[in-house]
Parts: sequence; C-alpha cells; structure tokens
Amino acid sequence: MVTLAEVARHAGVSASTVSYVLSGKRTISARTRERVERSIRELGYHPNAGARALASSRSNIIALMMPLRTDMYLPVMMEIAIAVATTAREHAHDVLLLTGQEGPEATRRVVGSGLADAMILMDVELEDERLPLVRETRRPAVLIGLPADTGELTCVDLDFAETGRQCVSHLAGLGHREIAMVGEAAAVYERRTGFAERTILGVRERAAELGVRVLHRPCEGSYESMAGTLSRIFDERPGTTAIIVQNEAVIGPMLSLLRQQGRAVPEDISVVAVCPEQVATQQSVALTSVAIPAFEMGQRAVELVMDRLRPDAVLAPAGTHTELLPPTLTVRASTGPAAGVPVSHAPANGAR
Amino acid sequence: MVTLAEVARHAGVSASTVSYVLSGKRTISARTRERVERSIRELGYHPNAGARALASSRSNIIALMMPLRTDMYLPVMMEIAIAVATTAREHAHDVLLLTGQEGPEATRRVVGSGLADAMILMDVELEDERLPLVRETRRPAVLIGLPADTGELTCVDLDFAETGRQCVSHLAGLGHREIAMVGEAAAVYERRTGFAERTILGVRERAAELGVRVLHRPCEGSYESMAGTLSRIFDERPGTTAIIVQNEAVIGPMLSLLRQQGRAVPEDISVVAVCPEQVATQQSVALTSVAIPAFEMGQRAVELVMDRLRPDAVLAPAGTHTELLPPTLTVRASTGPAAGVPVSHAPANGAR
DNA sequence: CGTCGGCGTTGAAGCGCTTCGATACATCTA
DNA sequence: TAGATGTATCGAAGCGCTTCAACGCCGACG
Repeated sequence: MVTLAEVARHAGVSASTVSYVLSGKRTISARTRERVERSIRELGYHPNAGARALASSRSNIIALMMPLRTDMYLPVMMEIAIAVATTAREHAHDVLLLTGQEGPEATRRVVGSGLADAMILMDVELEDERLPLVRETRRPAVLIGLPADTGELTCVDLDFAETGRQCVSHLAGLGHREIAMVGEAAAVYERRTGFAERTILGVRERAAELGVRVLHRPCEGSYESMAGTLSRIFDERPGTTAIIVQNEAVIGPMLSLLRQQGRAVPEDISVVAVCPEQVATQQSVALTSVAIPAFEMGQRAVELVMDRLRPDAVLAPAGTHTELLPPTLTVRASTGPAAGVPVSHAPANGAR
Repeated sequence: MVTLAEVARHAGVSASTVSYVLSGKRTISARTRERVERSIRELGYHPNAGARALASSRSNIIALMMPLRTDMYLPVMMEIAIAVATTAREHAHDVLLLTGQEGPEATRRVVGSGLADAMILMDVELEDERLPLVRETRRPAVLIGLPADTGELTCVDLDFAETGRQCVSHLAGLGHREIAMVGEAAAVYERRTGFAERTILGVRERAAELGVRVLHRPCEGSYESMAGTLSRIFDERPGTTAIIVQNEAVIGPMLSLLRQQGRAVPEDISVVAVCPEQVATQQSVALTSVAIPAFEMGQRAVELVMDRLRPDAVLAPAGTHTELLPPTLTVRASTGPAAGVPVSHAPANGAR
C-alpha cells in the first residue's frame, strides 16, 4: 500500500504538505499542489482510513440503524437507506449499516469506539429505547420518525398529520361525507411508531372541521385481512364512498377486492393512498396519493447530520430541531365525485 | 474517551496485557484476565476502531455493494442486506453500505484505504464492470449472483436452473402439458443478470425432457403490463393450464386478472411462483412456490468472506468457489391437476 | 534600511492500538 | 542441581496520518 510518506518523497515535499493538499486546511501554492496531486495519481494513493481516523478522531462514517420489523414496509426502508448512503457519499462520508439485532447497545459501541461520527436512526418509536443512549453519546444524531419527547434531538419525518388532513380535504372537496381509513397493522399502532397515529389524528381533525364521518380500521398485510377489513367497513358503514389506505402492502388486494364486489373505482368508491409514488402508479387504477418521500427523508437526515458535524457547529448546543416534510397529494384516476353528488365547478382538489 | 492505557493503569497491568486479554492471542492468567475485564467494565472502555485498524491493518468491516436498479425487487435486496449485517455482527464485523452511484471505483477506494477488509457484491451481472477491480484488489470478495466468468471468484446464489426444473417437474407431475412462464422485466434479461436466464434454461430443459410446451414472456412490474402479458399468453396458447411467475411485483395483479377472466386458481390455471415465502403466503390464494432464500444467501456470503479472512486462510489461493443453494418447492393451494386430467394416485410433487 | 506580517512549507509530536521480542519466574527433566 | 521448557507479563517500536509550532522568505511599510 502506498503511504503519505511515499507520495511526499515522490513529489519532493514533506508529509505535512501532502496532508494539507489533501485536506485543504492550509494554503498551498498552485505549483506544489499540482505536483502533489500528480504524485497521488501516479502512485495510486489512497489515504489509510484507520490512520486518518486515529489522528483526526473523525472516521467520516455515519451509522444508519434500522430495526428490522417484519410489519414495516421494506421498500420504503430500503429507499431511505439508499438515499442515506448516496447523500453521505456526496459529503465524503460512508455509511455503516446497523440492524436492530444487536440492541440499543450498538449505539454505544459504534460511537464509543469512534467507528462512526454520527448516527441516523430509522423507524423511531414514540418511546424508543435507543434514545437515552443516543442522548448520552453526545454525538450528532438524526431520527427518521418522531419520538414522544424530541428534546435535544433532531428529527426528520413526513408531516403525517397534514397528510391525513389533505386526504380528507381532497375527498370532502369531491363531496364525500363518509370515508373509511384502512390503517397499518395493529402491531404498528401498539408499538406506537407515531406516524400511523399522527395520520389518523390529521384525518379526524380535518374530518371534524368539514363534517365528514370517518371509520378507522387497522389492517394486516395479507389479502385475507384486507378482505376482512373491507367487509367489516361496508357492514358498519354501507354509505362509505371513499377509502384512505395507509398500508401499502394491501393496496393491490384492496383494489382487487373492490372489483370483485362490483364497486368501481372511482365511480362507486374513491381511493386515496399514502404510499410511494411507484406503488401508486403501478396499480390497476393509477391512485390519487400522498407520496412518501423516502429518498428526500434520507437525504435530509444526512444533511442535518452534516450540519452538526461541521467543525464550527461543535460549540453550538444540539438544540431541538424537527423537520416535517410537507406532503403532496397528487390527483390521479382513483378519486372522483361522491356517488349521488352532482359534479360542481368548484375546485375538486381541496388540498391546502 | 477511555483508552487502553487507562484501563491498564486501572487494572495495574501493562497495555499489552490488556490488548492480549481483548484479543486472546496470548495466554493470560485467569486472575489477571478478570481484573482487566473488571476495569474495562467499570471504566466503560471501548477500543478505538481507528487505532485498532491502523495497528492491525484490519478494520473488521466488510463492504456491501448494492447497485440500485429500479427494476429489482427491493424487499429481497433488503433482506439480503439485513442478513449480511446481522451475520457480520455475529463474527464481530460491521457492514459498510455502498450503492452503485459511486461506480465501480468505490471498490478501489474502500479497499485501498483499508476501510473494508472484504467485499460482498450484490446483483452481479454476467459481465459485471466491478469484477476486474475486485480481482485487482486481491481482497476477499463474495458475489451474490453468478457472473459469466467465475474465475478466482467466490459466488453464492440460488440454483435458479434447478428452480426452473423443479417448477416444471411439479407441474408436469400434475399433468400439465402446456405452461407459460411470466418472467422478469425485459431490462433484467438485457442487463444479463444471469438468474433470470438460468431459470428459463432450467424450465426449458426439464420441459424438453418431460415433453411439456413452454411459452416464455417477460413482464414489467405494473398491472398494465401483466394484463398485456397474460392476454398475449392466452392468445398464443389457449391451452395453457399452468403459469410460472418469476416477477414478484406482478403476482398480485396476475391473480387478480385471472379471477376477473373467470379462470380459477388452481382449478383452471395452476400457478407456481418464484418469490420470497412471505409473498407466496400473503396472496389471495396461498401460492405453491420456490422460495428465494434471501436471508440464507446473505448469511452464506458473510460466512464465506469470514473463511477467507481468517489469518491462516491468507496463504491459500483464492480459487474459484461457487455455492448454489438448493431450491425448495413448497406445494400450497395454487397448483392442482391439469384441467381434464384425471386425478391419479401417483405423487403429485415432481420436485427432485 | 530595518522590521513586520503573511504566506507556504516543514519537523516533530502524538493519536490508541497491536505485536514482537525479552524477561521473570515456575516447572519439569536428566 | 543445571539446564531445558513453558507460562505470564512487560516494554517499546511502530502502524500512517493530522496538526501545531516554527521557520524562511517575500514584499510592504514606517
């Protein structure tokens, strides 16, 4: 392996000069810089990561911790992970992948050993057991998701309450007065992951404002349970004319079931989904949906981490910072005027 | 941060003793070991990763490179990644997540800098541009997937050819004589990822042996394209009585479409899927399927890497090693005797 | 003309760990 | 009992980099 010293010798300068060329922390004459850069290229030099970390106490690695819960929708997790890795590289950092297996201790190990400079936590629960440890490490950390107590923490998430509101506004604007919400699996609510609850809160709030009735039913990820949920919904509220779905896994089954029951989308039933764009567009009917901006979430998380990692930011107190990404409702083919409601010329899209 | 030296002082021993307690590379008396371990615990010591890497030229990190291709089925990738991370931890290693964004150069950077001791490459293409670089690094590398030239490389993959054979055997055993195969998106074949081709080869081979006609059609991931593919299949081969699907994304749509067309599964059409267990069991009909052992693939990849990372393995030539995991076909509710074929008492499961 | 300040560069001191002898002592063998 | 053998521990020399203090040099300024 080529070392800094060899590059220095080859270029006829001292080791520190090479180091400063690399880091740009001191001014170097253009002539010298070029000579050094040429040597680096010619020798195929790669700075040794370990030595660098040891000398600078910065590893240029951020840890991404994702608990693996079977009830979570993997593609979204995956997209966030990819966004994190990609964005981190743009900031000359790498990403260490931690799963939940190891338990919250992983936090301590990774940060305590200086392996990672900062952490990004995915799938945060309201009372997340990792949080005390994260606070204790006193290293930059960004959560994807919102815990109950955001004190001294930095969080990024989609604004799910607003998501819920927009869904209801849109449907109400089309004349729907009785809507059902097919939520996440019961386990998600029990675990108190927050996002599911915030959505239904937003839904209820706006529904109350606009005088719309809402029936909320959680639903597991299988065809079976979707079938059960759907029939229960129409049993209890035969007048239901619109459905909001937040469990991506059952969107396909739901459309399939509605078709079987002879309920046309959107003529008989309007459907709004909260899901990634790709899912919304690949169904039998292109779905009106609020996108889950997975990539953007990962990206923002990294950017926030980088902010806190800048040398001059060290002195600033961590402070609380919560960033809720604004949802965007895209109207597609799955929503239309409520059955029996004359088409008006008022704007149908009630999103705010 | 607590250092080794502080632990040594606290325990009243030398630094090297502490180091040997940690690594176990020399015998240490039980008494001393316990004293040291107690000090470690009391002080909350975590060895500094950078210093360790520098001194030992081993980072205890393995890089996991996953190119992100939108046409790949993310959950499988994700499950492999999780398996890799989990298994690596069991071997006291961590995982660095690399995406394809950075290009094949990432290989050189990560290994050249000593950041990672070894690599695992996912989603390998037949003529993968990363392979020359991987060979050049002379570091342990394991591929998940099979390239055209496996020379000097270690590979893990599902035995897709055998997968194809088993599907056909099973269907032929049920009396099916005309089957269709719904394959991956055309892009997957064009990119020559190997696995899709190997499956269809296995299908054709066994079909030829058993005198079964096969119609192979690629299919994109949307409902639309599934609809098109399906109608083309029945246009060209109205006598089709069984379908093998290898594109997980369209399994749901396919079942939905078959139902719409009044084709009952399995009475009119038998369906065999090549997909993760979870997908197979969550459909409207539990699918007979060959599982994609994602977790096992990731696990084996790590184990193979660890083998090559053992100090005594260093001298052994890398050699070529390909490990094809045996597929397992699980019979569920989606396959039955071909329409018009009397139920025999011969074993229906033709899997070998 | 002497001095000061800035620029570009250097030497050297670590960063915290691993690991290779070397040492000290206890145990066994002839 | 001398020497050989083995066991437990220690000291010190790095690993390859960053960074700080210091230095020489130049032009500018009083």
